[in-house]
Amino acid sequence: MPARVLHWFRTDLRLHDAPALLKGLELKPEVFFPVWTWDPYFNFECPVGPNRYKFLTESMKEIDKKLSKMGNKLHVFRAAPADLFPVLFKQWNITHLVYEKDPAPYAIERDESIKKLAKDANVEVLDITGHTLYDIDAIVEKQKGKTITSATAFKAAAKDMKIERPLQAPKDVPKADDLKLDAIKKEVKKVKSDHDVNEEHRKGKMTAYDSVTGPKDSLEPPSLEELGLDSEDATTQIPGGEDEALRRLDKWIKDKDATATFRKPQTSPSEYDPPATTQLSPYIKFGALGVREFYWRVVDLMENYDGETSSEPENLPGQLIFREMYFAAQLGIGKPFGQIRGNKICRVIDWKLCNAYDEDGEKIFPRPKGSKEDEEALEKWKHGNTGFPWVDAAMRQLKQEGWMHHLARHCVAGFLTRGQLYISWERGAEVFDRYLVDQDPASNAGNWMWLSCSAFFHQYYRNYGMTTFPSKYDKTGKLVRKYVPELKEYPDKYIYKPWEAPEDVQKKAGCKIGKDYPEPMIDEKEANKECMARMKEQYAKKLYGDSLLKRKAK
DNA sequence: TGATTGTTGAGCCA
DNA sequence: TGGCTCAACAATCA
Repeated sequence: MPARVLHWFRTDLRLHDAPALLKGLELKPEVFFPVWTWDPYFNFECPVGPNRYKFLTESMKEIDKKLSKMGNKLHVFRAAPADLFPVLFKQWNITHLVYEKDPAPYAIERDESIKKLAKDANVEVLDITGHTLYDIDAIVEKQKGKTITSATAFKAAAKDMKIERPLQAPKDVPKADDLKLDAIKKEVKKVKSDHDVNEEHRKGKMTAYDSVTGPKDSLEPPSLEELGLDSEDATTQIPGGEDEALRRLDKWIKDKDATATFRKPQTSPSEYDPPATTQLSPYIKFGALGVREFYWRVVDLMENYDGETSSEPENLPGQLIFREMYFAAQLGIGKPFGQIRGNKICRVIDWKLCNAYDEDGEKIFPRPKGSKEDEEALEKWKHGNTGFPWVDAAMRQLKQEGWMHHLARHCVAGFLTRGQLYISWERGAEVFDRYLVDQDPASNAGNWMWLSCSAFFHQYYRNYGMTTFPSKYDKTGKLVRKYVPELKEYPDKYIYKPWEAPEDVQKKAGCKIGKDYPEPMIDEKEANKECMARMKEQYAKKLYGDSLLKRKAK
């Protein structure tokens, strides 16, 4: 029987280096259906703001355009995968479902349920590695229950595995068949949700789920307005799409010295136009850039480089290894990786504003409020009104651009958690989830555990200074002048500590501290001293997230 | 058991 | 700019 293939696009919005896509085409299908489904889980249960929606829909539209040129299209439905696929299998007489493996806990659970539904419908499933350099399943399998928590351990586990070369983009894809939309509309359950964690972004009515096929059966990606968002709020300057991803990679690779001698800790978090790092993370996250394409372009260049190259983990390939390491850790821990409760590698620390759970271990919605003081502190941090210009610049950059340099992420995460405010990393990770265009559950939660000394990293006595650290890279306060324009006219001497500027300097700069820009919300040094003492106490208890489950079972 | 290592601290000194 | 010390964690290895 000739194959009738359904290709499920998820985090693989590209045609180059697309092993799953090519696997489907290898079956020489008589019909080929590229499908995306707009999963309510990501819309109502995951924090996500307008910038990431913009980036995602731009990337989707580009794939649609490319498929259209080949006489096909990206068929965008608006339904939960488990509701949609059985109907598509039946209506389209599908023989094979093909997709790229996604190593996130939700994705694994979702894909397992789809595999069962496919089996019932006599559909063969092909899930192919392509989002990661290594097959993370195989790495974790090898560990026999021991969770990977360092790059060294990851490298050791991956020692005998090889990283495949990227594949060429297909020149052609077969056509789809009659879509039978009327039957599909009749049979697929309409999306309903009783809660929405993204209410704060919605300015209008969400109409995206009014029909499973989109307005006028168009099967187009939803506009921001259909999601109830205001496109004016999507202020990121990072455009989505595979072409842009490859253009940016080309441009970066052209600078052989920068590529071959890249050392992450030495790149300045103050640079923004262009940034000191590649800023390819959003493209890798949505698969607009194939991670193996990136890896091999860099490694080939480094191997032919005339001069001394930088080494792992600081160099570019090393950065990708950290991403893989977090995927492996996440896969080892499963669902609790994004939280403290039940997370056996994560320290229990008496943070303020920790997640709250009900008797069944489900997150309580709406979230119970903490003390007024703590809630206000979190809000100040979230919106860049802490009174520390470096923190505020970075947080405002995050909100505006959906991106922040890795070392700035270190500073603001340290400030929120073990450094100054002593607020749970879970809350910080949630804000990053909301605003980052490159948000990934493994890297984000992993890095927050790292920075808060909850896992991966433990030297809690090493702290970032909100004045000292940025000065090391840039004494002129470039990033502050860009994102905290109130302080634009301040002399370099006071740019990271404007509260120390004498009154006449403040007046001349046109910004009075306490009136036009906030006073620092805490005494940095004093708060840090208290935090360190508390960390020491908490560390001595040697409690991890799984202990919270045991205690409850008693 | 003790030494070494761990991508990315600050403060001080020369 | 480079090296030492501050106070001192966890994992690994000999």
